[in-house]
Amino acid sequence: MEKPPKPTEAELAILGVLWQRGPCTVRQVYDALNATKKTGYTTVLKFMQIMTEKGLVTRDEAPYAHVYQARLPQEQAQRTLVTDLLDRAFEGSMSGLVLQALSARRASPEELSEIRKILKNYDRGAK
Amino acid sequence: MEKPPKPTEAELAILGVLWQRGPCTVRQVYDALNATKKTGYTTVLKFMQIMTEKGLVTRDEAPYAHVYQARLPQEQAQRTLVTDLLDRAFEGSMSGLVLQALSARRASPEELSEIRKILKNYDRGAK
DNA sequence: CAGACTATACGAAGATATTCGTTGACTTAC
DNA sequence: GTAAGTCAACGAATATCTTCGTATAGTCTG
Repeated sequence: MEKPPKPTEAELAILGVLWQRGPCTVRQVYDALNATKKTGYTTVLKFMQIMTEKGLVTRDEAPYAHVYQARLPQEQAQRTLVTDLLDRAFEGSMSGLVLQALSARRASPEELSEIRKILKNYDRGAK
Repeated sequence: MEKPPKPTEAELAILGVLWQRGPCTVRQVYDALNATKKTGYTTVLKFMQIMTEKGLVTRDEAPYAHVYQARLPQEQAQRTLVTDLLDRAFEGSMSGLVLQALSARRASPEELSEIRKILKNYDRGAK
């Protein structure tokens, strides 16, 4: 059970639907994606087949409509992606990442207090 | 002067060198990259030519060794990349991004206090 | 059961990203 | 000035990502 590769852009969009809605058929994912971006049904199907091969999703081969599920929880995939970006663009600087994120997009007071809470709890359980 | 596109992985590695060291010739970038990852000289050259076309770098066509420079400051490119990830993988949740970044990689006390300082100053000049 | 519908599989085309060999021009050291 | 080295330009091969048409088989409605 090795770690699946970093999802591509299109694959991540599909994973997003699976995380949001739980296990889905191709059609359900197709419908969800088409709410925002027009794509063909077989395009979505093809990706989900590829993602099965790559180990990004698992497939329940239910009769007449396979049901797919993200193999990793969203948080774990997010951690992979964010550390990847951290290394590729921020030379590993966590504060640089936070600074530019907050500079690029205004955070709501709720977000900010959420982040403060994360910081407050950060050392519990560590060390 | 339109905004250059999102750099690819290989392009970002080259930009990293240019941000770190300032204007460079192809050979200087080539040497810097080969410290960590083996690539051919012409591969690097080709990328830098492509990046010139895309507007990611500018080129001073000095005689017998063009000098390249990143067109955008590092911070601006970082902002583009981080908001891109925010939208593609975190549904725009800033706190989610920070949480997973901090969960994935232990931050030093210095980084943490730096982040606290960013938060403290965050609303100055805004509103 | 026949026609309409929905599903998977397959393959291929197009787009983009990555890598590098070769060529010809220029520079420098003898 | 000639040999050895360095450079940019170009084109091509390869890999990866994205998109979709077509074929085929199963399901459902009347």
